[in-house]
Amino acid sequence: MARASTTSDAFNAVAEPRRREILSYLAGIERPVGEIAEALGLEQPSVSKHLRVLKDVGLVRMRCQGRQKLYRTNAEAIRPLHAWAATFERYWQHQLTRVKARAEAMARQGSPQLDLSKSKEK
Amino acid sequence: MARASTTSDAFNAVAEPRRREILSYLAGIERPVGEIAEALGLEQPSVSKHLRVLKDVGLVRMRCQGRQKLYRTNAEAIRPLHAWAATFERYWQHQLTRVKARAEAMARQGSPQLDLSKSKEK
DNA sequence: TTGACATATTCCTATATGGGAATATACCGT
DNA sequence: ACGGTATATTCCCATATAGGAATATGTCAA
Repeated sequence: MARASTTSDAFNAVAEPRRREILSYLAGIERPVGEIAEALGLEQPSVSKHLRVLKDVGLVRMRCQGRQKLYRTNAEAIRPLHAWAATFERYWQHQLTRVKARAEAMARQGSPQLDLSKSKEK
Repeated sequence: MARASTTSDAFNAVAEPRRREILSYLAGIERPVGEIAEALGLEQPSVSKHLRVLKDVGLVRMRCQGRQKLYRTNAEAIRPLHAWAATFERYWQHQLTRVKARAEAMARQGSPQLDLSKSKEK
């Protein structure tokens, strides 16, 4: 089997650097294809193709205005990605957090004195 | 040109669902290949290959212990992904937050217009 | 209608993939 | 050294890509 399609989900769509650039560029604003191409220094057909992929997975929304089509990033579709990555947050947070985590771990299986196991998230 | 290599960066490595499963499984714990394979219902060679990719981009760390090799997720390597996704946070946060953000932006520059594009980072 | 502009699609190709099967490599205890 | 266990690598292949070039589709204006 080959690699999954770029249109199979947001993870695959976003793996391409140009597509990430496009998403960043279109965050909060609405732009026609030509302007995207110019702004990012890409060929128009290339941009159209990337936008197709992004649209297929819902990462961008499109609206027609006369002869041009306006695209904008649909941030909601990026949330799953963020959520997945956030899952690992507690494993990278710096010293303070990590020390606390360790203390918890020790408390759990070590000295029953310190019971921080109920400490809260966030 | 073809698609970028899966080992070119975390984004590409993480595009593969199995690899995400492996990363989740190895978050905070250290496990030998065989156990990963069994736990996730994958073939051993397949797991080895995925681990190779993950190791190449620094998403997992490996340690030898006798005849087995113990892998664990290196959460730090997931941070860039999280950071990139977080960039769009302000565009998906719900009404209240969004309104608040706008209010802040307005207050900062005293502009009567609602111009999100100019608001600053936190 | 015709022409000009804006975008999308098609065709081509080198390159990489992930899975399965088979095999190689490394390390252990005896 | 040997057999057995734990991982890694190789080979094969159907599939998908991204970019470039060329072309098709669509829309406006006169």
